[in-house]
Amino acid sequence: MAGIKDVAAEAGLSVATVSRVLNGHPSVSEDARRRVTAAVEALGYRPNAVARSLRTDQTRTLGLVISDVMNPYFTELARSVEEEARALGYSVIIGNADERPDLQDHHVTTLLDRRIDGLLVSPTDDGSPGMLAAARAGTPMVFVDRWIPGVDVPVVRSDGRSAVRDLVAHLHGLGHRRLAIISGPAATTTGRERVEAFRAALGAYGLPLPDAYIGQGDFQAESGRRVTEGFLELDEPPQVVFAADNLMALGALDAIRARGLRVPDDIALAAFDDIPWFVHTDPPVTAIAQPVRELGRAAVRALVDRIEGRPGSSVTLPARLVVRRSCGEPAAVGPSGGRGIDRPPSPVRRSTP
Amino acid sequence: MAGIKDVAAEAGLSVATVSRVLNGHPSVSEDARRRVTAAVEALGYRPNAVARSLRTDQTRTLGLVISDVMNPYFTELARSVEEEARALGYSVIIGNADERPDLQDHHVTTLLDRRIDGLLVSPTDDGSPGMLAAARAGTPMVFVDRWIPGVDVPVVRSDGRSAVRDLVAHLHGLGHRRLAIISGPAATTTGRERVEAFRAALGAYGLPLPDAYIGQGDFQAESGRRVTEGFLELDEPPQVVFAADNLMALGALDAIRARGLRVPDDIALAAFDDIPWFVHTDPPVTAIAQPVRELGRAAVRALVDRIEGRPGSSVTLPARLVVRRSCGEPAAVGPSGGRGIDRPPSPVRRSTP
DNA sequence: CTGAAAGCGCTTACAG
DNA sequence: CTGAAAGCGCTTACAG
Repeated sequence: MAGIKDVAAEAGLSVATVSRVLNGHPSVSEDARRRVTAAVEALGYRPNAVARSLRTDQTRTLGLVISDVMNPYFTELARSVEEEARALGYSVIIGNADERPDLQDHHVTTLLDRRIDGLLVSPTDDGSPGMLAAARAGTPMVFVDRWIPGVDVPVVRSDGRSAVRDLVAHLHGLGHRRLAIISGPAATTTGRERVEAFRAALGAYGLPLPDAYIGQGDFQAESGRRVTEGFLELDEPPQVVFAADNLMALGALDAIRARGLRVPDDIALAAFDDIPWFVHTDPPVTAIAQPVRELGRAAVRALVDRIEGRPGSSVTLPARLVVRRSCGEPAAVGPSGGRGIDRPPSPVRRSTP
Repeated sequence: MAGIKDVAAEAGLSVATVSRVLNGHPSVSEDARRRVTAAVEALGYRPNAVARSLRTDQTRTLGLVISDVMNPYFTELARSVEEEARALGYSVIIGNADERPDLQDHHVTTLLDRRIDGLLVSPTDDGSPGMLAAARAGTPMVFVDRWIPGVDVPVVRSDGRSAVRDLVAHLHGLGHRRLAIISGPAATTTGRERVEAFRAALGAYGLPLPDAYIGQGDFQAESGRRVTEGFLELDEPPQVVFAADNLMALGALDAIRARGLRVPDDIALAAFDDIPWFVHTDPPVTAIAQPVRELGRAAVRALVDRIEGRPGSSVTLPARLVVRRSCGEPAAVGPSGGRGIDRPPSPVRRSTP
């Protein structure tokens, strides 16, 4: 593979001059510029990014460590992050933690070893050793979706509290009184927050959230299945199951189906995080939709701000309820409707004609 | 950040010796090893992978350029690739082409600039300039899922022909005679092959595949919607729509629903590529499942073989039909059943309890 | 077993 | 505007 020396030789100039034209340095003669360009073309030369990074101490690369790529929410987040990063001239390397702190640390370490310019993380828990070390290491960092209390890093996330209130209003209006939640890991901000938002919203209606109705999940399908089975075996099973993410909702559907029960007739189901498939499930699933694209964009901007020496601030965007039929009532037809919810219950994003 | 010199100073040894213990070189005294280890520990030293790569001319990194990350098939492929790569001591950088040749070339170029050790590609088409150049460039390369005819690179993919025959047998047995397909891009091997397999299978039953029943899609949901609308407006609409991937099946469901029609009563639907959600759609969707995990693993192994100087061979794995209810018949209950298909029509993978 | 030195492919003050 | 030279942080023959 041709190197900068070959180009210099071909152009009859020094490597310094070649480097200057390659980097758009102003003080280069028009003639030199032409000869270098021709030589580059002739040799099919491409600068070695590794050498350049070593010299300049920047890789123009962002690391993104997410809890689970297979979760459509994170897939979309990753996509949005890459798009915005590319627009700003950065590449991104994704590390999939699979909800495992050890794997997360593995990726963080690898990324740091590669000297990425900044790190975007949706932490698996409240602070694995590697994560904490990274935060201290001084590499610019931003949390997305989940964050670690006590670590001084900007957070880009969405606030689901008002959407959860809307959901509970919807459920209460349908006559449901025994509501259960499949939570995410307790060591996770989103795991705790969603339970707390749900509890608070229930409280406003004088409804309790007994421990038996809080199932400990881990944001993966299998846990949704397991927890739902537990709920169904209760002497007084809940009338509604609210899954704190879409994968656990998938698991819940599996469990309900395995029992030969029907949604919403036998039990209602709602989920945090909306996905296109929820329009076509049986029945269509009522869900809380986050503004994923915007979150990804905002996270990248905050991170790049930090990298380039600007402040880089936290962002919180609201989530919103999307009413469908899984809680007992056909979605209202027409532009408005729904129960006590001041937004049209129309499906989200590209999921519906 | 501490460098190797700092470690050497701390340990009272030369950087050469430090490097040797870091790389597990045999001829190092036990004493030196201990002192270096202690110094590394004390300083929290981590080798700079950029410098190491420049020197050794290897990055221990694989590039994976896939056509569309948002497609669950590719998401799972990516995950499997990363797992196997990690097991073999490699990292992977994913580039999402979004079915756009220009974006694909952008990623290929970026990856090559970073001097990745090998490239795994599912090409968007039959050869964009960047892709062809990469194949010529000499970087070890392997195609996954899709490939480019005429380019001499190992191919790891799955053969859907027998599964498509099973599908047509199933459809024919249900009395369907007018079968249509939403194809992938014609510039794509999987785009062409699936149509050809379908046509051949229909031929065995004396059924034609008229041009009007071949809709040109691009593997994305929107095209599935558009093509299906076209089918539904035909004077004689098809009785079955076979979507060549899961996203176009999603689009087809959207279009059918928008028309107020029902699956399978008004029109049957089948899809290539199975996903967990197909178990819970209304109705559950009959699909052809590829052994994705195995494909990812095999692709990485073939690539690493090439990188490390071993042959590295092509692999073709069979796909299989998973019968559900979207074509007109309830899935048979019990361990066996189905029509003329010698495999149990049980749902796939982790999607069912 | 250990160290001094060269060199990987670039960029960038420093002179001219 | 241009070039010679130093140096980014490592690894690895080459001597000893």
